[in-house]
Parts: sequence; structure tokens; C-alpha cells
Amino acid sequence: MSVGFPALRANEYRDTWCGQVLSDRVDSEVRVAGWVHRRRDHGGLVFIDLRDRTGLVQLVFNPDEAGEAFELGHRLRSEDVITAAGPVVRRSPETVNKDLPTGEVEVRVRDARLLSDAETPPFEIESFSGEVSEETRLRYRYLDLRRDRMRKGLELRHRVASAMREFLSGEGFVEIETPILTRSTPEGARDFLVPSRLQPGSFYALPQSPQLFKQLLMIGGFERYFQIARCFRDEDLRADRQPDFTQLDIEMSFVDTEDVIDLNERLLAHVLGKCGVEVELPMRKIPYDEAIARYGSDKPDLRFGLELHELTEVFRGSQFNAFRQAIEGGAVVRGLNAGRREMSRADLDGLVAEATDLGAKGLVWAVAEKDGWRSPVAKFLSAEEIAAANEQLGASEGDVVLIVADQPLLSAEVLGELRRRLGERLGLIDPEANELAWIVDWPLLGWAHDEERWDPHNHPFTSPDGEFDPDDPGAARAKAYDVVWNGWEIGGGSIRISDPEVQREVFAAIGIAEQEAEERFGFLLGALRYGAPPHGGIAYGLDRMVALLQGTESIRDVIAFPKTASGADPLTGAPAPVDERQLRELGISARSGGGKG
RNA sequence: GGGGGCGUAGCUCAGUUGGUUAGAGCGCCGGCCUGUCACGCCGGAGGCCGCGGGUUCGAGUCCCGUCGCUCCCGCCA
Repeated sequence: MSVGFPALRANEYRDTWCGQVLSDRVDSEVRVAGWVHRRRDHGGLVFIDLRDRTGLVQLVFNPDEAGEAFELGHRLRSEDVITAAGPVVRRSPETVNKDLPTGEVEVRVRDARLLSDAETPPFEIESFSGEVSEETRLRYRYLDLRRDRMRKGLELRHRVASAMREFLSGEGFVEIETPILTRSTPEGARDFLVPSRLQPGSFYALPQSPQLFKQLLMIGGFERYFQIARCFRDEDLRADRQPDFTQLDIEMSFVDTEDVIDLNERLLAHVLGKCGVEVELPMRKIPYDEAIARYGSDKPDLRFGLELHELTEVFRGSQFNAFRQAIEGGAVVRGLNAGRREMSRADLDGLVAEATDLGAKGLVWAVAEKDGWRSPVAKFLSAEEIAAANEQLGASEGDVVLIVADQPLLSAEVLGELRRRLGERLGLIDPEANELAWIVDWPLLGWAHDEERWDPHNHPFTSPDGEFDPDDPGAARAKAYDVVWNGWEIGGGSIRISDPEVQREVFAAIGIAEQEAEERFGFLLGALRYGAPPHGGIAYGLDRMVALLQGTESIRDVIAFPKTASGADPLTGAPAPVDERQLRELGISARSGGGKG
């Protein structure tokens, strides 16, 4: 499945794509153009694999047929750009190359011309001696892009984006661009700032998302908007995070949660369907609390089991002090049945170390045996406790059990992360499987322990589900929803607050004072007063979606010109110092007070 | 901000307990070769062992610092 290739209009360079020189062209004359992929020079006979975006075709330079062009055949080197013409000839049976779609034929060159003489590339385009380091690939990205893998990734990305536009246009959505130079939006991440020359001392911010603008578009009456939008966040990078990334941003009016979910399920089925992934509708919906309790994650990988079970009641009042005291202190005891496994003492101790690294106070392991547990803590546990725990965990003889007692969220997340790692290590994941689900019924706010205040789980414009009680903000649920695919969060959104009074209450609850709210979001609060329809939407991480479809862990493989982990671009050298003069013009020079720079 | 891994030829990597002239495969250059397709054969060039300092008779190897790449934690709708 690839991007379509229209019939070429003949010009002096070519009239046929390399990949289309197939058996049906035998006896016809073709002119092809491209890059010298590989040469096999036999002295009196030269074979060239010529590559363009559509594939490879073998050119044969033979002194009798090629004439003057034969000399060129000898001189050609890797990545030279040529045009060549001649008859398409069927290969004799013993010289057919079954690994090549064009391997049944070849072009007998009669005429060829060098269009561009290439220096020896720093790495082989298709190398067979190990993976080229990412830094080298990025420094010569224009060569890396010639590789099959990159071309397929970016073509896939184009197909995904096209399918999105196609579906949404058909549903009455209008694609609208929002500003790149804007005011800081409050999604929590650090902003990239752009100094203003015309207003020295003031700064634009690059948008972390078009959130506020899409709400303004709803108030502006567009009803259905989307944008494939570039977003910017100045935070540390990861394999699945770039400082600038792309999101499919959607917003719609006169809708509630179910309407948004319905539209988006059909969108996902359309887009993923175009890429060979069947999506069963309706998709699973898992409440946030259930996701945490069963999988220890708000983006669970549902391709395998190993679910978590709560054991707090089993161990309440236990003789085992660590459990009893933890429970009395508000902890929740959770267990995971890893199943019948051959695990050495070192493996199990390794898991304990991983759990403490993840922030747990400890991890108890046990191996279920005929009568009781083999475990460092077995002697502290009664037969009744062990039997009850086995019952909860569904554990039978030989099963390895892992238990964490800690604060409710921490105990779940630690075990959830161990679950994820074990699923991978134990080979429990079917690489062909695709599990999509909605995570719904999110808490509106979360308690930020280090700052001792309430923080929006999503962003501060998310609508509470039902009445918002300012006296008990922690109890509020949100009209929010995330899409999770094989353990990756690929999208998330919410119904927004369309009542200015509710918006003020939520701002107040998260510690944004009236005056500050007016300063930072006055324009939104003002807009909400002029007739805001009920509205909501969603945003998808396009890079992550394409990476998942491509089967790669790194979104850098599906971005044409990505940054390294330190936010640099080895190709252009960005970020780079700028002239003192430029800084002075912007009024931000360290020496701006002084004289000449 | 913290932790792990890596840095040796153009590329991918090996390099023993610190020991004498630094290795391989691919690529590159030259020669031979009319059916190869990761062509083959013969010959050759190519090294600031990331950078700086230290220990030592002697450092690619040990120590300290630093820079870069990478993965993770923190951070990040």
C-alpha cells in the first residue's frame, strides 16, 4: 500500500517511474531517472540498480547497445543522479530477481546522461552492517530520507493526514489555522518565547495547543473546526516527545461527551482502516478509577492480562506489621498474579529493586505452593490470609505473586508499571493485536502534593460533570475522555466550560485569583459572556499515531526533520547563537545598556 | 535537575591484566572481469582512540573533569 503514482508526462528526464517498469512494459521503450542505488561493474557489462521514490529497476550497460553511454556506466558511483533510456527486456529465467517487484525485467540502456555527480555518501543508503547512529542520520537527513524506512513512514503520515481531512470534511468540519505567535496558554508546560521587537520587553509565546482559539472559534459560530496543528512545549524530550509536534485538533458545538465520542470513533475507524487496522465499534469505555484499579495506569495496554487486584481487606489487621500499619496509614494493598513462571531469586529481587526505584516503599513477592507461600514474609502471614489472597488473585500452585502496599495511587502505578514491563519481558503481547479504548470519568482536579494545591487533571477549561461544588473540589468528575491504543495515549479531550460563572469557580478552585484570571484569560471570559454554545473536542498526537501504525517506538522516525534528545538539529545547527545586533534590536541584549556591542 | 548506557577509520563495531607497529566487516581508490543483483578476485589508502587534565617507565585501556549522543525518572493536554 503506497501513495498513488500517476502516469508521468514524458519530459526530457523521464516518462516512467522506476517501480513501474514491470513485465507489462516488455518491448516498450522507457526513460527513467533517479539515483544510483548500487552498481555491479563486470568490466564488459555494468549493472546499475536505479532508485526513485517508487522502487528499484535494473539498468544494463552493454557496450554493443549502450554505445557512448557505456563509458558513463563505468564512471557511475553511489547516489549519482542519472536519466537513462532504452527498451524493457524480459530477463532469462535464471537471471530473474524474485526479491524485486521489477525483477523479471531490466532496461537495456541505449542512452544515459549524468544529471548530478554525487560525492561518496557518509553512510550507505541501505546498509547491511548495523544501524547508522541517529545523530549521523539527522546530520545528513536528506540522505536518510532516501531510505525505504523513512520514505514509507512519511508516506504513511501523509495517508493518515489525508484520511483525517477526508473524513472531517465529509462531516462538515472546516479547517482553520490559528496563530503561531500568540499569548502564553496555561496548559502547564513551559512556553517557548519569542521577543517582540515592536514592543520591547514583551514576548509572544508559541502555542502549546490551539485550545483557546478553538473555543473562540466555537463562540465565533463555526460549530465544527479542525486543524492539523503544530504545537510547542519547552520540556525535556523523550523517544515519544519533541519540542514541536503535530496534533489533530478538533472542536465542535452543541455536543456532549457521547456526541464527541461517537464522531471520533467513526473518525478512528476511518483513518486506521485506511492504514489496515480494523477498529471494532463501539470501542471499550473504561472509567478512570477502573483503569487505575485493574491496570495501574490511565493508559493501560489492554493486549494482555496480568490485572491488579486489591488485597487491602485481606490484610487489614494482619500480623505482618508492614501491611497492617500501612493500611492503618491509608495505604492500599494491591497484588498482581504474574502466573506460573520460572523466576530465580535474582529475578525476584530485581523486581523488588525496580519497585523501589519506582517509588514504592517495597515489594513483596510470593510463589504459591501446595500449602502456603514461598516468600520472605510467609512466616508473618496466616494460612487464612494466604488463602484469601490466593482467592482474590486467582493464584494456584506455581504462580508468582507481587504485592505492593502504599498510598492508593502509588501502589497502583508501581504495580501497573511492573505489569507493563512483565507483559513485554514475558512475551505476553501479541504484536499483531490492536486494543483501543476510551478512558472516561476522569477526576476534574488532582492534588499537587509538592505545591499543596488543586491542579486540573486535563486543563482548566474542562467542564465538570454535573454541579461543581467549590467546597469539595476533589470529588468533581470531568467531562473528559482519552483514547488509548496499545498502552499509548493517542488523544484526549473534553467538553469545555461554556458558562463564565463555572469557569470562574474552577479558576478559583485551582488558585487562580479573580484578578489573575481576568489578566490572563479575560478575553476568554469575555467571549463566554457573549453567547457560548455548549462545545467540546479532542486532540490527537499525530506523530504518535503514525509511529504506532509504522510499528516504531520513536516518533523521530515519522518526522522529516526532528530534534535530538537535547533539542538540537544536527543538520541546521539549531539552536544557534545570534548576533549581538539582533539581540539589541529585540531589547534583550545582556549588553543592551552599554554602548557598542 | 537526577540516574544508566555509549563515544576507536567515512559507516557499524572488536580491542584481553596498562605493554612495543591500532584491528575486522562494509564503504572508498586502483587493477582484472559479459549475467550480476549485499557480484567476485587481487592490491591500496584511510586513525587527535570525543576533548582537557592526572596517575604511570608506559594509557584506547585506570582516575578526575568536560562535551556530545541515547534511554529512563523528574517535568510534560
